[in-house]
Amino acid sequence: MEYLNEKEFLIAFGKNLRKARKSKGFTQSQLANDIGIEISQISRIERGIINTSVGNVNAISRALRVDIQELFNLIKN
Amino acid sequence: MEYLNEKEFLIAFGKNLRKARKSKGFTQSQLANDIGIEISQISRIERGIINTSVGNVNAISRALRVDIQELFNLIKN
DNA sequence: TATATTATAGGCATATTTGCCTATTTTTAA
DNA sequence: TTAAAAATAGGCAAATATGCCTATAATATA
Repeated sequence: MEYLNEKEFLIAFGKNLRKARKSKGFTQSQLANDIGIEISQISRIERGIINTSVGNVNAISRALRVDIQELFNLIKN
Repeated sequence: MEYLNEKEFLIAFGKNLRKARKSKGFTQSQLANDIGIEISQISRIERGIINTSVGNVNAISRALRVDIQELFNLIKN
């Protein structure tokens, strides 16, 4: 499998996040509140619109209690 | 162990990156060239000055061939 | 269906990152 | 110890992310 370009990566990352968030029973709003960022940002991250910070990713993985690796897994869905 | 605040996290992340980069025999310049960003940014990331993007982190882990998890490992050194 | 909840869309001002640059300091190797 | 290589420091403009906001669309539930 070819490497993904940055845009493709961000979309894959967003899909992984959405899947993880739902599997943990969080709404975007709950996740945003837990880590202290805007709900609109969660929406944009999940849709691959923005390239968020490593700090936010760390906070997200802690809040959801998912492995970082799971969010970076570049599996085609 | 307590959770790290964002500043502490960025410093730990930077240390992990530096360790990984050196263990793979890369200079900051080589790494920067490989992923297409500025060497000054690598320096700032390693020193915990900036909160770089998830896209850059992905590119770094690919260039160095290290697991994402390794960069996020919050071990005290 | 209709009502509430959840998610998307986008504008705008502010904050932060990034690239480009020069200079200086630190580390490595001869 | 000296020279070369590597890393740090910081200024500045441009690009991008973020917070705050309102409105709309989509989804779930009564």
